[in-house]
Formats: sequence, C-alpha cells, structure tokens
Amino acid sequence: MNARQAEFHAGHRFMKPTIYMLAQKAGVSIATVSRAFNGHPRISGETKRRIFETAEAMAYSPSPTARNLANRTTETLAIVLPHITDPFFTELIRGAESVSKSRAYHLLIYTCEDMDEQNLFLQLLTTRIDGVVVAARSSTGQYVKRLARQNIPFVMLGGAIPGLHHNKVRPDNQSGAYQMTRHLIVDHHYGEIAFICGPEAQIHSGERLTGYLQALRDHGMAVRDGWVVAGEFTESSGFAGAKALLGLPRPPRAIFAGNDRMAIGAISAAAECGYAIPKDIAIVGFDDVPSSRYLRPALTTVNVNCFGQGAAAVEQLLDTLENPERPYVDLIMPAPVVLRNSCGCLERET
Amino acid sequence: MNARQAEFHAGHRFMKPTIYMLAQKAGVSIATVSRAFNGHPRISGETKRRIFETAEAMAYSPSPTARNLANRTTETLAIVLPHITDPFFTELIRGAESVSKSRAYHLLIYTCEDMDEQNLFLQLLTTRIDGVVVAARSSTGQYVKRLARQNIPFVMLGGAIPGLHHNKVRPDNQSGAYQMTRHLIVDHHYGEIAFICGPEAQIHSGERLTGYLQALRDHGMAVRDGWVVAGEFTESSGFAGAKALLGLPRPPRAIFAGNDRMAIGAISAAAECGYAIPKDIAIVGFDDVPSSRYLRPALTTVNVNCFGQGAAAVEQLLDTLENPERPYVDLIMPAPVVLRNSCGCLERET
DNA sequence: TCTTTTTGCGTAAGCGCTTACGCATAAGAT
DNA sequence: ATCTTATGCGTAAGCGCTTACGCAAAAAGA
Repeated sequence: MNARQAEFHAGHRFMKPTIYMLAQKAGVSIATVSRAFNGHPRISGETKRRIFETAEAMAYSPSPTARNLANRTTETLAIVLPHITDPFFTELIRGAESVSKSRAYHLLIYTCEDMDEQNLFLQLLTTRIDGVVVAARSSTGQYVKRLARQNIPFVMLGGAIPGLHHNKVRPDNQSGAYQMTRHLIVDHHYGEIAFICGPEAQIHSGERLTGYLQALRDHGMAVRDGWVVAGEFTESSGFAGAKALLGLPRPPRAIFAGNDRMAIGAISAAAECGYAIPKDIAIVGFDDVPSSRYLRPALTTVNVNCFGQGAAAVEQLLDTLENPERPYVDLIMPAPVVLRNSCGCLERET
Repeated sequence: MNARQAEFHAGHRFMKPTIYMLAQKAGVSIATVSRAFNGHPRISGETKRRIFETAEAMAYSPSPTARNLANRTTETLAIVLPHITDPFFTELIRGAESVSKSRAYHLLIYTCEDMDEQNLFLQLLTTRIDGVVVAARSSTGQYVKRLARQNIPFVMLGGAIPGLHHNKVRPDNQSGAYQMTRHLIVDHHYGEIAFICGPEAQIHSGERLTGYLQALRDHGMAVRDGWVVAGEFTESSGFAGAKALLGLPRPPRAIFAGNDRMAIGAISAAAECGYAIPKDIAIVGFDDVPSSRYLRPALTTVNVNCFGQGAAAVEQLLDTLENPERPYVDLIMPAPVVLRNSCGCLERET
C-alpha cells in the first residue's frame, strides 16, 4: 500500500506532497516521518535531519486536516460576537487572541452581523472547533443549548444561560453604573442626570440601567419622565439620544451614556447645540474603549477591561478543555470608574 | 468492521456519535447516511427522513474534520492583518466576512499584533485553509512567497509582491492624497500644508506621502522643513505629530493626516492648543472610517472603501479557488475625497 | 411477458495523518 | 560472554467521513 500510494501520488501533477511521498524520498517509513514532525524522542538525529531536509526540498508540510482527524482535536477556538464595529468587541478579541495564541490555539471569529444567530450557530457546527466563547445577547440562550447538547465546551461572556451549568465571565455592570451615577451626584452635585440606554438585546444594557436607577433611588432622586432614552450602542443613536434630551423643556445637567460610542455621539450633539462640556453639561460613558482618552474633553467612563474579559474567557475555555472535570467558574470583573474631564473633574492625562 | 466499530463506539461513555453509530441505529449503511447529509439525489425520501430523525435523536452532526479530509477542501479562508484596532481593518474584515459568508466559507482572522510575522505565517500553515487574503506590509513579501511555494492561493490587499503573479486589490492612495492636497490648495487657498505620515512598514504611508508631495510640486509649492512628520497611524501619534507641528515657529494652516485615526489625534491636539477648526487650522484625514462623520468638526477625508476592498479581495480569492486557470487581476479602487467640515467646507451632513 | 433503464442502497477503498505493537540492533549491566 | 534494557524504526490499524462500483429490486419500455 505504502509504495502504491506513493507511486500513485507521484504520478499526479500538482498534488501536494503527502507523508508517503516524503517517506519514500527520505527512505524511511511514514511512522518515522510522523515522529520527526512531532518531536518524538525515539528517533535518531541523523534520520530526523534527513527527513527535514527532504521535506524542505519538496515543500512538504503535514496536512492539518489529517492531523486533526487522527488526533481528534483541532486546536481551534471560536468566538461569537454581535459585530466587530465596536471597539469594545475588538478589544475583547484582542484579549482572546492574545491568550489563544500564547497557548498555540487558533481563533475563529464569528459575527452575527449579516446572518441571523441561528444560522451562525449552525455554521459553527460545520467547522472544526474545540470550544466556543460566546458574547451573550438575550437571544443567545437557545442556540448555546445546542452546543451544550453536542458536548462542545463553551464560556459565556457577559451573561448566563438559565438551567445550564457553564463557565462565564462578566463585568460588574451594575456596580459600575452605580458608582458612576454616585460620582455625578455626590462629587459633582449634579441634580439632573439623564441616561441613554443600550439596546435590550444586549444584556449589559439592562444591568447598567439598573445600577443607574438604583443610585438615583439610594440618593433620594426622582427619575424624571423622558430622562431615560433608548439607544443602540452606536455613535448615531447617542447623537440622537442627546439631541432629544437637550431638546427637553428642562434639559439635564449630566448625561450618562450606556457605552462610550453613544457618549461620543452625545458629545457631538452637545457641541453642536452650543453646550460646553463639562461646563454646561457633563457627559460620561461606559466601557473605557482605548480611544475615549483622545476625545476632547477626555471621556470619564467606567472601565470594564474588555481585553481582560476576552483573555479570561479563553483561559477558562482552555482550562476546561484540558481538564473537563474542572468545576465551572463565574468570574465577575470589577468595573471601576475612570475619572477624566468630561464629567467636570480636572485631571489632565493623555 | 462496520458492526465492530459501532459496538466499540457504543461502549464508550461520552464519545460523539459517528456515522457508524447513526447508520446502525437507523438501519442503513454509512454510505446512505452520507448521501442523506449531502443531498445526494438517489436516496428515498422515507430513508432520508428516518436518518435525520435518528440523527436528531442522538444529536449527531457529521465531523467537519473528517469531511474536510475526505473532500480535500476546508471551505475556510484566512485574512492576515497587522491588527484589528484600526477601524480601517475592521471594515476590511466586515467586507471580507460578508462575501465569505454569502459563499458559505469560514473566515479566520489572523493579526500580527503579538506575534512576529514569521511565526504567524508558520502557524497559518498548520491550519486548514483553502486560501489567504493578506493585508500587505512592506515586510510581508518573503512570507507570502512561502505560501506561493506551498501552492496556497492568496490575494494581496494594498500591495504587490515583486516577481510573483497574484491577485491584488488596492486603493488609489496616491491619487486620493493628490486630490485632497489639491483641494486644500486650490479650493481653500491654504498656503502651508503639513503632512503627518504613517509608518514606513505600511505600504499605504509612502503612497499617500507621494501624492501629497506631487500635488505640492504641481502647484509650485515648496515643502517646508519639518512639515512632514512621522506618525504611527494611531491617535496618539497624530496627537504628538500635531503638537510638534503647532509648536513650530510658523505653524501650518492645514494638516493632512495620513489616516483618520491620526486626524482624530491631531484635532484633539489643535483643540487643546486653543485652535479653532477649521477657522484657525484645517485638519483632514484619510480612510473615511465610519466614525469620522461623528467627529466635531466632521472630518474631511479620503474614502478608500475599506469594506469594498475586503469584499473584493475575498471575491477574487474564491474566484481563483473555483477556477484556478483564471488570470490574476489587479484591482485598483478609486479613492475620492469626501468633503465635510474640518477642511473649511461648510456642508452639514450627519 | 421480457428486456432495458432507473432507483436505492451496500461494500470497500481511499483522504493523510498518528500510534500501539513489535522486532531487530546497540548499549549497559553483571 | 550473557542477559537486560534502551534505542530506532517499520507494520498496520485506526480517525470519521466520501464515493466509485456494483447489485438487486422497481419502474418503464417493447
């Protein structure tokens, strides 16, 4: 079989060299070739040298697919995100990529953007992955259950699936929003604080809103009608939201945007309406995306350590991959307030 | 063998169901199962139904790896980028993803960020891909040659490898920069125009610089010493570059940043130095990333259709994958100037 | 009714690797 | 010099699929 295969292959024109062809040329068996490429100890230096030499000469490199099949592993992870437009998610990816690379795993990125979630998860099943990191949306649960059923390890970012035990990492959204609101109330004595909320489909939105409301309540402040407006976590929705707020008969003294992108839009809107920030109106965000310090004024926001979340998620995933018996962990990342200028604090850091 | 394998598998606890197990339970041969899952015409509706039913019941889904091996294709593409922090690249990815999804391909994203290029390309060889899109940097050539040697189809984004025939798509950087400079000179009569250049390693940088210089020359304007400063295509380097420029004994009347991120940094710097934009100084960018219209003032820039580039690149790749004899194409994307406010033009679009 | 064609399915040989076994030969121990 | 043990390598059986080939039964044609 060995010889026949080698001959057969040699007969073809552009066929990629296989382990059979290499073995034949190097005058060894395919087992030896395999051992050379896998760093097996019981192989002589001389043989190894010869194999690598011939491999180089014929531009051989082992077929990853065949390897995957024989090894029953792909060394590949996937990360599922709503989209990659938001710096929040790109930072997440950077974190995830950083640790998957350091542990020699490949990372596939999937976005729901131009595909409904259901199809995405179906496609996920047709690819070779060892595990998945899923950035939760409220609708994600049902699909993730499919993964669970197929016994594909996964970790949820920012959410939990009821009735399912699994790894998760999430920022402490509620506390972050609470502290930020508290800062505006207690440290700046702003009386009227509006909130631009993110989309319902994103789990973060609700948690941040809750923190904001809780802080108002705890400090005896009423929630005025029309002071919580809906946004989409995008610049344009932040812009629109702020315009609406500023068009109110009695505009707020501060705007708390549910994320930094909306804060950026809100700042544009306020500037366009002739408001000085933070003198006339304070605007703060949430996420602390890298560019928020390059805004003028520099954005006061809540740091959720996007990079760290991505990194932690992959770390957990790889840990349970290596040790399936390992108990699931629920990692809650602290979300500290980062004071810059847009709230009225005066530090200057660039 | 069939029966033995099935029994063997059944004996294990958590082993994923294989085609053998499914075939046994459904009372057919593995060939029939395979045919059912591949939409083969010569199979009865009844049998197919039964197979899918049992598959559903035992949560079977065919192993992608085994399929890949048998089919000698992976339906997976890779895209190699310097990083994903820049919206330019995320748009590129969006474009690439959009067409690869529509043609039922998977897309792997690779960044050089925390890994030197050489390792990245080595890792690329250990994954299962049918082709690669490479966003060129000046150092990329040598590595891409390796791909060529392994007969892996690829297309270059923004650059060409000398001595190698291949597909490429690139923006018309030089013409875009030329037109933008011309706009500042001819339409606004700005006499002193500085340029913040991108890093040498990125091919775009040089081309844009060339266009800028050419326009100055064509309009009889001298290039003043110190008016071309080096940047890194990041906000912070744009900030620093602008600061340097504004600290000059005779600061420029306009700053042309080599990309939008640097323009954002430059705007911050100018604002911080008390300059009004565009009244005191005009600042323009390059790329037209989505958020540039949410800057205040809205950024005048050059549109390079990042999304379109990514899409076109994948399209070309898939085309040569489907038809290897197809001649290589060199697609040059137009790079029109987009007039907004930061140059002094007054349109208001949001 | 007797071909001929079509339909539905099974058998077995791959796809290109890994690895358990096992067998010489070389090295070490006694 | 003899008996272990270690070393280097080959044989062959998988990994979980696809598919060419072939055969029986059903459908169509005569």
